[in-house]
Amino acid sequence: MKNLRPELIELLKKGYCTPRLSRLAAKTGSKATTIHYNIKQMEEDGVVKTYKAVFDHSKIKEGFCTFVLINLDRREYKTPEEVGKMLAKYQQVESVDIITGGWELIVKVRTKDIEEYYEFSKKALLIRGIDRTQTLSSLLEIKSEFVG
Amino acid sequence: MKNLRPELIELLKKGYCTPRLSRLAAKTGSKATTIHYNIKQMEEDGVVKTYKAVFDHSKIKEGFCTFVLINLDRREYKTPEEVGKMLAKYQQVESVDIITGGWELIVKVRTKDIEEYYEFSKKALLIRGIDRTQTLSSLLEIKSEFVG
DNA sequence: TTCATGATTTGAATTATATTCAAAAATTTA
DNA sequence: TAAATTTTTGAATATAATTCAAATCATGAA
Repeated sequence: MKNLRPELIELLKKGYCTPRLSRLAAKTGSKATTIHYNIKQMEEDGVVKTYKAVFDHSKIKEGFCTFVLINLDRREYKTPEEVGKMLAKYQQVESVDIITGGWELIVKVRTKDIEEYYEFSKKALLIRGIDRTQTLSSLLEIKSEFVG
Repeated sequence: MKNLRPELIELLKKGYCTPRLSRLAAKTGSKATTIHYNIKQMEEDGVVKTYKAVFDHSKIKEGFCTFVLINLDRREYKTPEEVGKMLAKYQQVESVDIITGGWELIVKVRTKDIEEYYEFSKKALLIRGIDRTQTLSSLLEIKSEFVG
């Protein structure tokens, strides 16, 4: 008998959820078929990317969260987009943005602990194309993914 | 006939979704009742905070995204947690973290455009307790909320 | 090892919900 | 105003979630 949680968490982190039409209908005072029609429309329009679960990261081996500010090495001729897409592939990476200001990229990373973060940073951050990084560690998460 | 989208978006941004047990069962090779049992458990354990929709922000009047680094005014005797909780109340705020490094807080903000961001910053950032801020604007979102 | 206890999985039955579809209502366009 | 389009609705159907009791599996004490 295997522990199903790790697999369920990975699947639910990105999808495998669906809107509760009848609850939305009750809440908004519309009929479920009307909600259905409107939501299908939003999906067709690409307004909705996915339906997913939001976890308490401290309870799923993602207790350590950092924001990494990245400066690119201009001699390597890699665009911020190229480097960003490479970083986005890691499952530990929650978000990647190309930004204005003193850095080219900001990356939000979640790992179990500092050790796992160190391993991640060696793999992902010590690469050609990345010149300098500044890591800001989260001491307390007050709100995340719009969930307070 | 009113436009239902704004209301649906606000509700789906934080909840009103549910896992698809039968799909998870098919994917993992377990029975739906087993998935049900395991997920109920995760919910009871507080591992899952909510089930929600992830939107294409450029399509729902949240096209402008910034990361705001915040230094607190030490003379005001407000803790980072107090200031963070005040900021978390705004619906434009996606996340708030207390961090290490040269700043006390990092806040991720989503608004329709620069104008709305300016209005937000006047309300939310020009308050007693906040000394200095540095705003990093997102030029391109490569990954967000674990969704690539 | 065996037994007893608790945890997890399963199948069958039930309940709740999503989906489909055709018709009606509302809105927009010409 | 009429016609065309979009949105809402109700009824019927199809899917899926939930409940519950029984079976299986895992754990640890004797």
